Amino acid sequence: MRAYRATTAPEAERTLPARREGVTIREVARATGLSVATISRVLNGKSAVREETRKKVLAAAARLRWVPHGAARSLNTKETRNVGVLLPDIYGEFFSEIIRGIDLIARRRGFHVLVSSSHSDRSETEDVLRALRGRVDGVIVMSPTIAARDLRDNLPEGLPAVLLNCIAGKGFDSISIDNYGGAYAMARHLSGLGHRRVAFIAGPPGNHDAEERRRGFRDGLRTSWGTPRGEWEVEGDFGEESGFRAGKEILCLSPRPTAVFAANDAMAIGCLSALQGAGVEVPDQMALAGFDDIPISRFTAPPLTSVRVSIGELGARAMERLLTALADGAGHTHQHETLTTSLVVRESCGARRAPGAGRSPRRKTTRSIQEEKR
Amino acid sequence: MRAYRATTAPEAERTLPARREGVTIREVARATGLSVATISRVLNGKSAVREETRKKVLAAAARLRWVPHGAARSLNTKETRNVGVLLPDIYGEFFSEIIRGIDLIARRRGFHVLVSSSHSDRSETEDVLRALRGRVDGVIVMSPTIAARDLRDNLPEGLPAVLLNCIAGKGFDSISIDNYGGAYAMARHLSGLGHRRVAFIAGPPGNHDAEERRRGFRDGLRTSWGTPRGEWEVEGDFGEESGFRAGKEILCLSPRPTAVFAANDAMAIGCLSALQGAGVEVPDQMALAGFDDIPISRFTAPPLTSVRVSIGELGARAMERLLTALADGAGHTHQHETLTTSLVVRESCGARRAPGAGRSPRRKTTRSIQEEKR
DNA sequence: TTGTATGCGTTATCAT
DNA sequence: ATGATAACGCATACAA
Repeated sequence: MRAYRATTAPEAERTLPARREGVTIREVARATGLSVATISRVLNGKSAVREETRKKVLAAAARLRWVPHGAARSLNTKETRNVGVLLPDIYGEFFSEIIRGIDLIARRRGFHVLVSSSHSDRSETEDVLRALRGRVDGVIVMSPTIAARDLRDNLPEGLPAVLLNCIAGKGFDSISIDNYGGAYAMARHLSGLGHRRVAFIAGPPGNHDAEERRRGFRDGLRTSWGTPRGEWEVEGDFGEESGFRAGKEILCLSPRPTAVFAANDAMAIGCLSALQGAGVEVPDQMALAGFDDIPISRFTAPPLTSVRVSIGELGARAMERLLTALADGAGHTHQHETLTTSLVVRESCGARRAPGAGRSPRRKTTRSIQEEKR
Repeated sequence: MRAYRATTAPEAERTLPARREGVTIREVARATGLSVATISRVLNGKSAVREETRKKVLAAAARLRWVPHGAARSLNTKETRNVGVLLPDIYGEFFSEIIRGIDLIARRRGFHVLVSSSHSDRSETEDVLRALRGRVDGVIVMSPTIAARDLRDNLPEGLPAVLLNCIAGKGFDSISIDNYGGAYAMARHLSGLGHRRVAFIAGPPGNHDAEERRRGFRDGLRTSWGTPRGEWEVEGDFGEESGFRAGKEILCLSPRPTAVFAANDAMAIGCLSALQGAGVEVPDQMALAGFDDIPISRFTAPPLTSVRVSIGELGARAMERLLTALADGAGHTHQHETLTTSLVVRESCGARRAPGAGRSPRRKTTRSIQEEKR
């Protein structure tokens, strides 16, 4: 493709314009009459350089529009200043918030984010994992289905990894949402409102978040009223459509539940649509609650009671954790961290009557959210 | 930090276990008794290698878990097989769909996606742009505010770029949504239903998408009824909250509009909440329509009439365009492409009466969507 | 078909 | 404070 340039003809080369491929450090050196070492020093600021030289170099670099070549630099320093982020095929809002949180911290520390999304099967995830060697300094893996040992087997040796909302495995840092606690609190809340027949719309089977929320729901109800009946759990897949179908199913149950708790807001909204389509008043004839507190939940009619999760913070903390691991090097000790949730009570569960437009939820915090410094 | 290993002690080294830093091509060469060149050849498959040798190499590579080092490879092939994606601080669903579309195509062709999100100001965008040299082979830039010339000034020389929904500038490939056409069609649709007083909730000023939608709205109404009145345009920022505020404002207008067209669905949903909070029936007392057709719009009450945009396809096409540019090299000719939209008529505009749950929209296509091969 | 040697652009280790 | 130069891990032109 590209012809090699003989280095034995420096005179000829000297008269050529800057290479199409981009200016190199050598050209800056030539332009300033300094050595490449000095240019490098100025750039990295590690070693002492005379102020005058410094300015000269900076000026020349700017003029020639030179930016150090990432790959070349990586080859030497053994660091790419890239982090990989592996995400599952996930629904809307979640995804962007996570990335936003990660990227915020990453950029602040001079890192770039390499994403890889929509991993359906495991072997695909593993391929991507392997392809990461020499491209990233660490990875954040969010796969509600992959097991820790599969991860370990496919991760390039010594590549730090942080598990996000996965099944926590030893040998890794991990960070996750208190799915269990949030669902537990919501179940208790609904019980506290007097509901004895509460239906649950579950998330996809095999999904860790989904299972934890289910557990929380069960335990919460059990604590209140004893063993919940199995038929009050309807299957869903975290999508609106599945919530809609679940809503219809629930209306056919007998005795009919008086409240529905969906494992996420998307399904709750789908369910709401089904209930309204059937002429069932929410919350008067049926209370409804979700999980995630996505932005839109404040604007449904009635506004949706939900479990608040700070997704952006989840991403940010994962990134910070990864940076710590990077800094610690071999001496790093793995930790597991759980992010707390809080109940957001709006009108859909019947605990509050519509005040104004019902848009400024009063929050009943189960545990305090760990604040993120900005 | 890391001690250098003297290459003058090969015997000593031979007995050492694999380096902590990762296996290199040399170790595979040593293990197979072949030269590094041969290893490289089987890996890249460009040059002929004896089948037997090939197998031996592959086996050794697998056993040693060797994966070529990205940076090293990039340094002499001049390609990273990474593409950069610059995204603005954008709302939820949009973001994930775009990335999904891009990543789908990228992975299929062996590329990785480097994202950078949440760019508020221009200088930040420019910094990121510059830092991309040697890290990516091309970029997809989505900045509704940056001008083409700022881009050109900060892009590493010769780095192909595709503009996504930006102000189209010459010297770049670009691809965008037919914002104007979609908004025009919606304005005509509302007019066709008999609405003579239609309010518009605008997007953020300076945002290209927003402005185009506004133009389309104006022209569509003008074509129908003559010059629309200025006060029927209310400012918003694409967020739900701003739609809510706009909804309240609109209710104070006199004479009161009979229909509202929001520049995106998030604002339409906020507006819906405001209308319902004020006891105004939708669509009977006020028709409502949005733009984007986000998944949730099918599940609002009433379901929202909107302009459908295939976001995932937008990302996919941008990526394909970039790959074409990469393949063409210097001989590439820039093109501008516009993705068509289609009207999705649901109940919020009053054109249909609630059938069932109102969930299966009949589509009136303005122009055919260009299908993407799968 | 395979091996040898060189260069990719940078940082780091020596000197000076 | 600065310069010369050897790595870094790989791909390729060239020789065999």
